[in-house]
Amino acid sequence: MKDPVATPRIHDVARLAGVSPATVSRVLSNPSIVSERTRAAVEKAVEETGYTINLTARNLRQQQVGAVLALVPNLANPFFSEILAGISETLRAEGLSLLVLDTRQTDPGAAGRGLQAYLNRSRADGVIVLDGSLDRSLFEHAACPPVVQACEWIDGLHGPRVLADNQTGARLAVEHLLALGHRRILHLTGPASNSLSVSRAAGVAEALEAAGLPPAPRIEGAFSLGSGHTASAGVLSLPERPTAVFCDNDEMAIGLMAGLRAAKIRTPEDISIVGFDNIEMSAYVSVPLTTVRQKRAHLGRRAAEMLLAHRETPSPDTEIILPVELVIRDSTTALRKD
Amino acid sequence: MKDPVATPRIHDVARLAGVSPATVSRVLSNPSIVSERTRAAVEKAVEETGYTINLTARNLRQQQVGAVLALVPNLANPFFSEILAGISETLRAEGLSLLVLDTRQTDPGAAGRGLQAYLNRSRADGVIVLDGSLDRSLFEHAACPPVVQACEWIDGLHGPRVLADNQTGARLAVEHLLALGHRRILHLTGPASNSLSVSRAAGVAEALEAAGLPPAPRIEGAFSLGSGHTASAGVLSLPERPTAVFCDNDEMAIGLMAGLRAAKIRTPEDISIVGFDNIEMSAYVSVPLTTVRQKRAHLGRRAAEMLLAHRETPSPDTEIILPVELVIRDSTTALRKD
DNA sequence: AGAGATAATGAAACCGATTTCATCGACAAT
DNA sequence: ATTGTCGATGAAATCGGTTTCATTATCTCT
Repeated sequence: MKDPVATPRIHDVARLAGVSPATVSRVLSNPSIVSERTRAAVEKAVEETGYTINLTARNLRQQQVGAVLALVPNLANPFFSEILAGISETLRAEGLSLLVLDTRQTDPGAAGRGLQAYLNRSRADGVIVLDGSLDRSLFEHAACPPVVQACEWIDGLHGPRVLADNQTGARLAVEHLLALGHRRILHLTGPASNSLSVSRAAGVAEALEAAGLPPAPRIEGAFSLGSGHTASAGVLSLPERPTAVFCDNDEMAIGLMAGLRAAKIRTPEDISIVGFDNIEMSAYVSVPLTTVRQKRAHLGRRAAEMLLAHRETPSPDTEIILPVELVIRDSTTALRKD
Repeated sequence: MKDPVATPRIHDVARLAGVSPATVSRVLSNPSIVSERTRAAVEKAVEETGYTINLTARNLRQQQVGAVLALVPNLANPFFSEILAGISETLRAEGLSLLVLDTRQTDPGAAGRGLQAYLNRSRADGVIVLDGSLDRSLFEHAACPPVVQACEWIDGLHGPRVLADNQTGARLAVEHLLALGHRRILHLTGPASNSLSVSRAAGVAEALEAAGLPPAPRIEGAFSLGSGHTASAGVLSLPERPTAVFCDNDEMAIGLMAGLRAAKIRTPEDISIVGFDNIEMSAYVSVPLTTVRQKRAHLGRRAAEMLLAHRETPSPDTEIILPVELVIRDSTTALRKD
């Protein structure tokens, strides 16, 4: 006794239309090579049966997966999810699915093992890596599908990259502070090994050097609200209190402002603060944040486009640098003379 | 001339181990039915060849996809991405992949068509819907895989659900305001048709009724910072200005606070504000927000678990209601007598 | 009219695993 | 000694499409 409402197969459509399964397949994937008459007949049969293709079967034959994997350090962070939205948009237009994996999910030891299983040509046709802290060896084996790095990058790992112009962004931020008269500028960084922190530090150094100033002191944070908050204690305990702080992202900047406020230090009157990223919230906090805007959704789209291009013709280590822009709001002001 | 480094197939492993492909398959998926000796030989051969299974082939034979699709209204919204993180965690433990689709991506007309293509048994083994604004007809056809609704829900759509206790949360929030002496309480809602807004409105009504008060006036927002900001004008133009506002989420609450601040209305001295969700930012804004905490990652995990259970034995319309909790911070205070 | 090119189509091989079914040998029970 | 049971294994069918290759019909050109 067989299921009376089994979903139809290509064979069923073929029989109804009076053609072979091969012809039905052709109508579905390359209609131009089928005669007008049969095409119409097949389309009618598809309609009547309510046939939908079985993608697994197609993918098996075509040696593909129909999906791209995005590796995100922290799914719960809006910064990354907006990039994801951009990736998703581009992939969807190509009929590809977006697979998402949070790289921080399992404990550090198990993380590699678990990831390895996903970095396989049978899991995804390509990978977009948003986590610069992963080990390059994860991606350097035959079974790993093509990789594109976006936003952050992994030292020594080859392949295309899409990055924001972090160095210029940091330089613009610091130049802005210098123009306002600030000289004692602190840099609140992400984790020292993070590729973003490194290139932003270069931008900071560039601006200070050009002004003939010594390198900026640093406090290391973790890109989180909490770490920005914690850093406020460090800022205040410095022998020479800085008059301005450049933060490697907006969340730390907001956390820092909260910490300073609790210590009765006002922004921007007592300390000017600049962030990076221009997250939506930055415009709505009590002192709207001066920051560096980067277009996250656009970055995601470009990354997806690169991956698609890279699959067709494996390109060399092309690197796209997307422009950034300083957004001046209320958290920075001219240094008070006293 | 064939590729000298073609990835090994199960056949290659079998030959090296001196057994049949069937036996290799058994070692990989059900080792207990293979003798100790052969199992060791096969495992050694797998090791030597670096064999990794082709999931597409397995999935075709096993009539599954190995992936679950999450339908999110807005990927860029941290509220949803934290639920996603929970879903991802549970799925990963089961070896399943997480597919993500942003339902707001395409224009409204095309949205249905585009979605339909993804709501197919050959795309995913199951679907977790986080968007209550979708039409139930999308899910009510034979080709659609099992559906679990999480967080929001779709009117009239059957199947398991995981929800936060929205009504109780709203009631607790309003009871808190009532206890502080507030009587003119406004409800800043999400879109009127949204299922969350509806059940939270019920909680608001419940609390007011119990206190013998008339229903609260409402302003409709869109769960966004911007809509909260905009709502401030509406709040201030009311003939009788409210002394407290209950907002359907934290982002609107924060947006509202920003708007009120710009109009020189202080929180909580002039107006008390309560939010919902307890997003991380709420603790760091200049006036830390009183809000209703719901455990988003946990909600995601439960949804994934339900889906897995539901696949095995299609359960009736079970509904899980997760507890919520009032978090009192600084944005609410006792009504000033004057 | 005949040769050659072209278009449309179907039969069958193929993608790479899993799973059914049959076989074989070892061992226990009668 | 014979039969039955059980465990381990391999041959072959299977999942549901796509694609190659061969065949036939149609058309063009000399």
